[in-house]
Amino acid sequence: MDSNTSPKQDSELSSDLKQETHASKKRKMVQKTVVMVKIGENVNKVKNEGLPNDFWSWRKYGQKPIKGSPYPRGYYRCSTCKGCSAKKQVERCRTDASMLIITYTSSHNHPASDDIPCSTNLVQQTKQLETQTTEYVPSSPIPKEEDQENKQEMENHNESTMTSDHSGTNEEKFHYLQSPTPFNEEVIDQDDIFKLNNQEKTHEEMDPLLEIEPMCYSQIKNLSAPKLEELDFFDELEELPMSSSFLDYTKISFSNERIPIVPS
DNA sequence: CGGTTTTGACCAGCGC
DNA sequence: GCGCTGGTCAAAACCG
Repeated sequence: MDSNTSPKQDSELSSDLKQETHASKKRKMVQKTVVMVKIGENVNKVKNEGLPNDFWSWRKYGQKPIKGSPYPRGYYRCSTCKGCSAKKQVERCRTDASMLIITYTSSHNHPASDDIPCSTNLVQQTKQLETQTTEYVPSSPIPKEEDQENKQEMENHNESTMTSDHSGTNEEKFHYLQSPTPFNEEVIDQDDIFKLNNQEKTHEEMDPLLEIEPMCYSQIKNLSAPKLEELDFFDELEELPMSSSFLDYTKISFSNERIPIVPS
């Protein structure tokens, strides 16, 4: 939105947005991290990760029906820290309603903690990271995406099975979308997530990541007991069950740096 | 009362 | 150049 001309757009968000604006002229230069999340049946039942927010609190600022998809896409902005430009889009996979496609854009300019104030340094670091990782993302709807997703899903299913010692739980399965345009988006491999977790949890046992969550996050989760409404919430589309592994990833990636994907 | 969600409208990029 | 579509805004409603 370089639309500084727009009368409504120079309100509160202007300073924040303007920074991002010239870089993100809508569908242009945006740093995107696409994550596919499988909503398992157990997820709905256990609902262990059902919070709409991960480390950060997200505020929904829009929802749009997406052409070709029966499900709307929700637009969320990080509300943990004022001025944070982190956003995410949540939509259901058009071919598999049990899959959620979360697209993270921009980076948080603050640590993944609510009580840590925003740091200018972090902002700068983040900006640098954005500069490093910002890539051109053609927005053209690529029809093959569905196939790719399905393929990816199946592959990941297999991988999940094969690496079941890591992710054997059916609570949730994470599928990281192989972008149809591989150069333009962060593609996170499921295994990499586990690697990240392993790195993060050096002093933790290699628990089945999805069974035992990092303490900080599990605490957060425990604070909010599972609610049936949230099941409906998922049914309506919106939020996704965040896995600790993914959260670790996001925490790492947003707070420190993007971890390059190392093909295993 | 403050924060979040909902929802219609607006704006700009993109494809034809 | 035009229309379509996606992304964002902002007011009102809702919720804790």
